[in-house]
Amino acid sequence: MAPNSALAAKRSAPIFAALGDETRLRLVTHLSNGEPMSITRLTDTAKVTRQAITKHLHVLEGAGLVRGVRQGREQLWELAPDKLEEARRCLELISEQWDRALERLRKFVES
Amino acid sequence: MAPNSALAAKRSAPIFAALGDETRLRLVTHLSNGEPMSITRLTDTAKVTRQAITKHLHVLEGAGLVRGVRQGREQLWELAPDKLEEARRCLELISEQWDRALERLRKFVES
DNA sequence: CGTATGCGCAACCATTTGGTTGCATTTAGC
DNA sequence: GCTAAATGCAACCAAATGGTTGCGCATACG
Repeated sequence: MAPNSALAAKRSAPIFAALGDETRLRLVTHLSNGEPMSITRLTDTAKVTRQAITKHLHVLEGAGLVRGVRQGREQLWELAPDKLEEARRCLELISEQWDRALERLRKFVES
Repeated sequence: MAPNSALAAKRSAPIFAALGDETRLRLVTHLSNGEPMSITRLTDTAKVTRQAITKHLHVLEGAGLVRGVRQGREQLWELAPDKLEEARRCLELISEQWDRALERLRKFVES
C-alpha cells in the first residue's frame, strides 16, 4: 500500500459516502452547471420531500461538497468543487497504481 | 443537468457508496497494487474482525469493484478496475461541467 | 490420521440512514 | 397589514449498516 494511503482513505471516504446516494449524486450533478439553486427548485426535479432534500444538502455540506447562502427568503446552494477534486485525485491514485502493477506484470510475463 | 446524468447517477452512486467507508477504501487501496490477497491477510492490516472484512469484501463485490477466486482453502480477492474507471469518469464529468460553467461566467464578466 | 488453519454461515445487536409529517418562522408582494 | 411562499425545526419510524460472537466445514500439513 502507498505510504499515506491510510490518511487518504480517512479523508476521501466521507466524500465518497456523500456521493454514494443516488439522490445526492443527482443534486451534485444538478448544481454542477455552476448556477446556485434554491431548495424548492432542487426539490422540483426530485422524487422525495423538501425535507429529505434539505437533509441531503446538509450531508453534502458536511462533506464540504456544497455550500449554502441565504438570499432573502431563499436558501441558495452551490457546488464547492475543491472536495470533488480531492475525490477525483484519490481515484486516480488507485487506478494509476493498478496500471503500474499491470505494467510490471506485463514485463514480467514477456521476459 | 446533462441529458443522461440521471442514468449516470443511478449507475455511479452504488460505486461511490461502496467506496464511502474507510475500511473498504483501505481494502481497495491495499488491492490496488495488483496482487490478489487472502481474507486473513487483508484482515491483518485492519482493525476489525475477519467477519467484518468478509462483509466489506462482499459489499465491494456487489458494486463490481473486486472479485474473489477460490484457491485451495484460501479465498483470494483482486481488484476489478472497470468500475473504478466508471466512477472516475463520473467525477470528471461533473468537474468538467463545472469548469465550463466557470469559463462561461468569466467570459460574461469580462464582456 | 489428527490437528491447525482459513472460511462460510447464522444470529444477534446498536447505530445510522433516509424518509415522512406537523408546526413554527421569516420574507416577498399586493 | 395580510396572505402566500420558502424555509427551519423536531419528533417519529422502518430499514439498512457495521460490527460482534459462536459454530461448523473443508483443506493443508506434519
